[in-house]
Amino acid sequence: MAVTMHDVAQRAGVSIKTVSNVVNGYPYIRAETRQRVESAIDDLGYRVNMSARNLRTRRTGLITLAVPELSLPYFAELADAVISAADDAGWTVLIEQTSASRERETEVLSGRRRHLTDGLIFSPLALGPDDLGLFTVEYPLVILGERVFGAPADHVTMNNVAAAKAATLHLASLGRRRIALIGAHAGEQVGSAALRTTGYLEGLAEAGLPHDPALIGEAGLWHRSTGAEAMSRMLDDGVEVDAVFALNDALALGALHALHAHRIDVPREVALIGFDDVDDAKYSVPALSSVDPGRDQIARTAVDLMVERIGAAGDDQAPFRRVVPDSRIIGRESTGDVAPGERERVVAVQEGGTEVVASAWPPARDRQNVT
Amino acid sequence: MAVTMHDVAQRAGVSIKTVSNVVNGYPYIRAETRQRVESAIDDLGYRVNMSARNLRTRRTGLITLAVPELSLPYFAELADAVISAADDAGWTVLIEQTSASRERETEVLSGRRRHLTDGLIFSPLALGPDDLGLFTVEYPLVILGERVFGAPADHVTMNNVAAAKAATLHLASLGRRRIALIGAHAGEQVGSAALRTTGYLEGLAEAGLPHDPALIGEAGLWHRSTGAEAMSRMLDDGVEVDAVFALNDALALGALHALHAHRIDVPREVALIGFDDVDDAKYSVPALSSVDPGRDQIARTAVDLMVERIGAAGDDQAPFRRVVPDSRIIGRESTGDVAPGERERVVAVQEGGTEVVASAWPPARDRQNVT
DNA sequence: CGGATAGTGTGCAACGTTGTAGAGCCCGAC
DNA sequence: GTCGGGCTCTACAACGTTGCACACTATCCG
Repeated sequence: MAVTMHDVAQRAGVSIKTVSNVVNGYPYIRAETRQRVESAIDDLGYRVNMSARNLRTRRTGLITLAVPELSLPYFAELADAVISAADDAGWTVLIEQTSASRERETEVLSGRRRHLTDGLIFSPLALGPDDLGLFTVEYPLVILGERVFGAPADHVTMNNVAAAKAATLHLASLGRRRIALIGAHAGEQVGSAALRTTGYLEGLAEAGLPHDPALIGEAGLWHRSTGAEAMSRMLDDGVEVDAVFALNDALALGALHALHAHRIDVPREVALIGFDDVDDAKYSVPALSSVDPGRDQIARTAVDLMVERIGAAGDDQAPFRRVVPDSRIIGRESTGDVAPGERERVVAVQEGGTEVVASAWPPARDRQNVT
Repeated sequence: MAVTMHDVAQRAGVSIKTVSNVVNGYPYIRAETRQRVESAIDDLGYRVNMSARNLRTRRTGLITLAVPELSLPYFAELADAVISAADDAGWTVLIEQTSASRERETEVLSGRRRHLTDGLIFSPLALGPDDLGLFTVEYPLVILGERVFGAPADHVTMNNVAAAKAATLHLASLGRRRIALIGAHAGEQVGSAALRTTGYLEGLAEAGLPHDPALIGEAGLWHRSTGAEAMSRMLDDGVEVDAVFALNDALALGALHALHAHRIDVPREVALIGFDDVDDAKYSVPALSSVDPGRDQIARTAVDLMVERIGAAGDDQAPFRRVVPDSRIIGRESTGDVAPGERERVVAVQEGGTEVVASAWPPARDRQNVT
């Protein structure tokens, strides 16, 4: 049925192997031969059979990106960025949705589909440090996020504590004294919630503000709805608030909704800042200030690390790296940072960096518990 | 290196083919043999090599979903739904981003990657009816959207005209008389913009309202920014408006932003409705009314059609079908449809259906030009 | 002028799986 | 007792490609 190299070879009057050589850019081929083969390919509409090539080369040219859900804008934008970065490097991305369930996250690491691709870029949301063992795999793995530190794998993460602290200090610098936090996970000692909460507390301390537990709003899932509920709860309880730091933008947009419902003016009465800097942030009413954790850089770095790892398959124990992109506090209307006509303003920058991790260690900083 | 069937066979003391049979659920195997093979598989941690299987069976178990961009929430949610539906049916989805460029859309139809997957679910945004020839392909193809009618392929589309008309009539039923439209594509006779504009005009006509060209706001790309710009332009021009129908939710959210910037109250002064019913709509301020075009049903149907086509490969010319899911007008705060405490209300339903397309025809209705 | 080297092309044997065909065996029916 | 058929398992030959080794020519160097 389909056209194979054999057909092309026949038509061009060369061997199959020569066709293969042409297709793969082998240099030692006479221009005229190459020409003949290429014409034959065009005439016949030949395409290489990827399955056969993959079988022979033990490579698929695919990498898996495992995220909780594409309908969460942060992950949709991350996926977009990863796909584009992979594309530029000549790779194809296969997306796996885990719904943040332990079962599906475990399956991603070792399940049936694992073998379809050459490597895995994984943003876990259910698995945590107790599951470190699961992350010891013998294929190229790049971990995203802040739930798992110290696995024997490359890791791209965020400047969580520093950025959250900067966001909190920024609210304080606006003269706000009652800074609420939305999205806390009580008792959790790991993950974005814990790290950003740490940064929040450090920020309060540095600004000389007291820590009032009434200002901590829980929200298990970081959706708009839960953000709205947490904010409403706090307002209904009569907690006095003049600023809100939401641990991600979805929560922030939900909180904004609740503030509006309570007829509270943002930013005059309450200043609001989110985290992630998703596209939505720019267009909410008012436009949302946020922390840009360096998403594009995260995506590009993850792909680079992955491609490098795949290329070095065999040189077993190249040292693992942890990369943290620069993050920035983006001021918009919801913190009153922008002058009329201005879209946004970079209020602060937290520098990242690359760290070589000799083996499985916790990083100095991000492992701090929330106390 | 990797464990193969051969290793498993050896350990279990059976032939390779028996291992294959066990793995593939062939029924005529003694329980004890099966048991032995399964233990061997577990002991050795064997996984089938997909490349080899794919080569042999001429199937990859993958389908491509080609969309413009994942960072557009509508497509992110569509991708989520398609991936989930495919998952349930045992298939894996590979996402291709076209950036709505002609070049990339053409490449999706016939490019290098084409051969990685068994079929293509394609939502074109750049190619149109003039490119019908490109859509004549000999692999399973399901087309999404409203730019290409009459291609020899299954097609899942929306109730565009009917739904847009219903949305317009709904605004009219609220007593609005100056209903603006945001997102028009001047001169275009095909695609969502044209169809929804047709519905808008039909709605105006049925409500007995005059058609005022000043109320038509152009927006080439349907992003929040362009929606905001189109709305601002109209307001700055002093056009009198008491309702807005935005051709998608991104435009609507942008328009909402502009209305707010002009200190216009929604819905009291201007009622607003969007199209797509993306997740955002529920959480904007005020919550956005929208047209739900039946996204989940679209995704499920697309996957069903695809799987069926792939299964029937060979029976060449099974008739092509066009499927239109039911759509619904969802009333929320931005049209003042919800009572206090109520989240949303289904205001109207437009019934869809399935149509068998014997060959390449235009549908009776959706091909109407915008006049 | 001999031997090394660069350039150009080919044949063979995998890669790991499954489709096809069929070999035994046991059982019940005639 | 033999024949048909269901059950259980196996051998063999692909699927379409690329790695490896090698053959042959032309050129270059000393």
